[in-house]
Amino acid sequence: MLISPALGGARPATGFDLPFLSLGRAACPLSEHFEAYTNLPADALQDGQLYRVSEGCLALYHQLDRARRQILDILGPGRIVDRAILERLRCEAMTLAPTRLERIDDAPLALKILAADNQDLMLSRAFGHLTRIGKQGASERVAAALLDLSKQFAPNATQEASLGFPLHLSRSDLADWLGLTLETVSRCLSRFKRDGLVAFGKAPQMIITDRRALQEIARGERTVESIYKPMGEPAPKGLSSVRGL
Amino acid sequence: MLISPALGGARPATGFDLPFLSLGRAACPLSEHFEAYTNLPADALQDGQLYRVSEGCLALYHQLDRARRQILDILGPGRIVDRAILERLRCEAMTLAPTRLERIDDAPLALKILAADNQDLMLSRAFGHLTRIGKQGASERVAAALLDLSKQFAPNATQEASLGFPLHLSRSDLADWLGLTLETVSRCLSRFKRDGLVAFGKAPQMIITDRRALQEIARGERTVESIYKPMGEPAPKGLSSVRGL
DNA sequence: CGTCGTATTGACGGAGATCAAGGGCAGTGG
DNA sequence: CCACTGCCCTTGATCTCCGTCAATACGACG
Repeated sequence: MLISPALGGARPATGFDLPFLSLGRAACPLSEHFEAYTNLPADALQDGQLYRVSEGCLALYHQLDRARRQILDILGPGRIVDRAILERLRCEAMTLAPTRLERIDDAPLALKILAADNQDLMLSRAFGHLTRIGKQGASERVAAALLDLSKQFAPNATQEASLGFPLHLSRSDLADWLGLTLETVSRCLSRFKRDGLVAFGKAPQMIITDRRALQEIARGERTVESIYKPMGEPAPKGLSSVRGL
Repeated sequence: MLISPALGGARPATGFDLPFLSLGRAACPLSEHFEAYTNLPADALQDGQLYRVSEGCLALYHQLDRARRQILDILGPGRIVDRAILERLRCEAMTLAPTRLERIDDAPLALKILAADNQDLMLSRAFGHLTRIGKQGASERVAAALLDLSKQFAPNATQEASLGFPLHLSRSDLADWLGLTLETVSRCLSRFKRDGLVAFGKAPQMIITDRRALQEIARGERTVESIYKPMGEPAPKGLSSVRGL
């Protein structure tokens, strides 16, 4: 009774490989739209009401001081927020893209279950992230982040080799999420690109061209050459950019 | 409505406020006792039953490989666990001291609220820890850990200058919790001791002698001299050890 | 007293932070 | 159309904190 099927059973293995909320409830006409990079104050959300991110991207974060923030989680389409999360956990929320929140209407009991499952999901992800930040190196973190984001934002998560998705996070956002610096994230991504694991599409588009390799890196099964040392050949194969998707 | 006082900082007693009919374990055990350093498998906990740590210390962790684990949270007296946490979050639990778990019996509704509040607490702590590990240096993490543990394990949390509590975690445990190494933790503690912020009591006893300074360090308001550089004078004041409590 | 596990301390190297200098691109205005 | 500006990204050079390896000390226990 406590384990709802809504929380699909993806094996987290070590972290970010996270379970997913795939809920396909009836679309609710009531939804609110927010510009990119707007702060979402707790009182923008009605108390006791659940909201689903139907498009866009939401970041939950702790702001330490003027210059330091820790992004706690990234919510893509399908993820759920409510006021309680923002208030009780004393974190803030900001859109990283034009974002739409749908009110979720359902029977009270179903809502309770949904809320509980969501709590579970959040906690599960937080623990996974904790493990990653506590124990893993920069390349592993970046690889895992890309995989997580691809699952959250890829329109259709096929297992194809090449998979594009909108990367709404800037290098700086990624850094704040992963406990790294902007420069380190950039170096990791550059190396992945040079090694043919990813390609940068147009606009916010990021393309994963070798998912398996990224998975191995994320799991620490594959060592990445130091991202600092050499910056030699551009890449074996001459595709620096792949169109579409 | 969701925030129940039972979870507040206060230590919810140690089992005496329950009916005293501690009959045989087999029939209806009101509490279960575990040795130190025993793994607590999920099926040791009855599904749907909440347990309160009434004495001892429980660590939740992810085991990555043979040699690497990340401790996710430390549960002291008053904290709550249930099977769902262990199962759904795919983490393991280990006692770090002789530990007693009490079954919590209450009306179904009250239990639900308690469980929800506990989820909140766990998530809140996970986010806090995440922020700490992602953004702060070794000294800040160790200082924060000591303060957290003192709150969880100090028998009476007065605001007195000197406060002793049982440190059930080894240096290695602390390291696994804080995303550091055993050696770094040891160096931080040694420096705190030499600077008169803490003292090591007997056995597992740790004494905080300057809580305010630790708080400042934990918040990053106070810079700590490199824990690696000098190991000169033993300490200004010649008390390397303070007797109990 | 020897042994074993934990803690301390030192010496050294490296992953990532920090500082700094461009490079690409969109928006704006001449 | 082009210069200008601002922002993000990339890349390089250097620094530093912490991890790693290693030697020793400290207790507990038989």
